Amino acid sequence: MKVKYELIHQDKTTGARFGKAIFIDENGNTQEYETPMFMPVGTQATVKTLSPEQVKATGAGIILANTYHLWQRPGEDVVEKAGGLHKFMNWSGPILTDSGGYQVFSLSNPKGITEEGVKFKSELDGRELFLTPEKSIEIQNALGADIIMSFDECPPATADHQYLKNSIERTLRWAARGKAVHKNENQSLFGIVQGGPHEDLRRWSALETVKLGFDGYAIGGVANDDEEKDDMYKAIEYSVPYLPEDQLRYLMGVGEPVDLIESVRRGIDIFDCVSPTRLARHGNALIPGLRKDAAGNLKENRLNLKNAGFKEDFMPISEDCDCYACKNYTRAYLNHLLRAGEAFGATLLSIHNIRFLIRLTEKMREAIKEDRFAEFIDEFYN
RNA sequence: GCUGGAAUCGCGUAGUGGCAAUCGCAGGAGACUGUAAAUCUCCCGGCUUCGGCCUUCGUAGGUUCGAGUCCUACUUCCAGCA
Repeated sequence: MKVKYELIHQDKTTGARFGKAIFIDENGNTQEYETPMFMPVGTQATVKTLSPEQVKATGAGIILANTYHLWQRPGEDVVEKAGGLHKFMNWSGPILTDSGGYQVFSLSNPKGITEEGVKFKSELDGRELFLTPEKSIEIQNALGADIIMSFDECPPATADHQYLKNSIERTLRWAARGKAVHKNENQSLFGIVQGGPHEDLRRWSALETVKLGFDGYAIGGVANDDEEKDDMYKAIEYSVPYLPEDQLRYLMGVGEPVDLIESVRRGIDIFDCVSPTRLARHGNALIPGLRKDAAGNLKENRLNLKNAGFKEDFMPISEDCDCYACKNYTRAYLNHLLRAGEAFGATLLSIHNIRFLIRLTEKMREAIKEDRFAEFIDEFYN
């Protein structure tokens, strides 16, 4: 399916966007999803520990999968023979594949990045792999997701201005090369803006990427390792003004509640993040409220349900949550499952955490529609 | 009863004459933002001013400059034989 964006309403004081992502298949059938929207991540063609029915029940629309991982295993040819990603993983909603750009950051080293492409050392068997922008798009064409991403370099937060400048130039050339080989008419291809926290670089990257012409735009290179929150917000502020109003704006990899709100405030429509599912597997449940981390940053509030204090706590995870886990199970039961290493604990917490973020986007949408997003933000911080 | 073996942190283990406390589990806590992550880090005998100090290898003796380690007796457990 190809995606189109429809801007329905902008919050009067903040400019936050309420809209629709409309997916249209080759027969003209459509699926519509309201934005702002949070997209759960299913790197290996599965949202870890959840069935598609369970993912659907959280209210999720689009989900992610990853080019790099599926290329290595089982191989894009296998997915293609299976009838494409949707059939392979039994997900009828939209799918977005990341290009492998993030793996340039997490799995390669700077020496492995050349004009031609990126050298990886496989995390599975140690063998050397080489991914190019063309190869990434070809793999994504074969996988058959609805939204596919340009192959970009995702530089670390520590990268300096000069490094970023060279990196962006290369990423722009990669974007053009990828676009040139993009064959699948039934997929939307998104470009990715980079530039760290620098105003000049973000503007330039955004303008040049838009000039190339994509079906939607992402802001990348944020929320990496020790990036300051302010730098993330700057990256958004410096990029968004140059992105087309009538196309989706995707902030890559962001999923802390504070960051969702701060980026919607700045004009972002969609997000993805591994955090709800990873936190779940590590025993943490997102709950309303905020806390300060060791560095003094405002972070999501959460319960570590493995902790001894929940052993005989027969309350739901969160009293005002409407998810399956909260409606049917107690903290004590979760504590037991997590201590016993039972997979169902991770499943229940994943359901809860994803639902938590999706409900946050639902509340944001309501607030934007009613022009009270600024008040909503005030309430969120109090 | 006899013969052999064993006894080290809550549990299981390493250590075989030279700074006891290795590793795993259990336990306590923390980290995690386009998933090398159901992973990783820290703590886990007692005190501590965080630099250290003290205790401790079933029990009691012995040999030795020095014993968890060798010897003797005892206790408990395991296996085999009666």
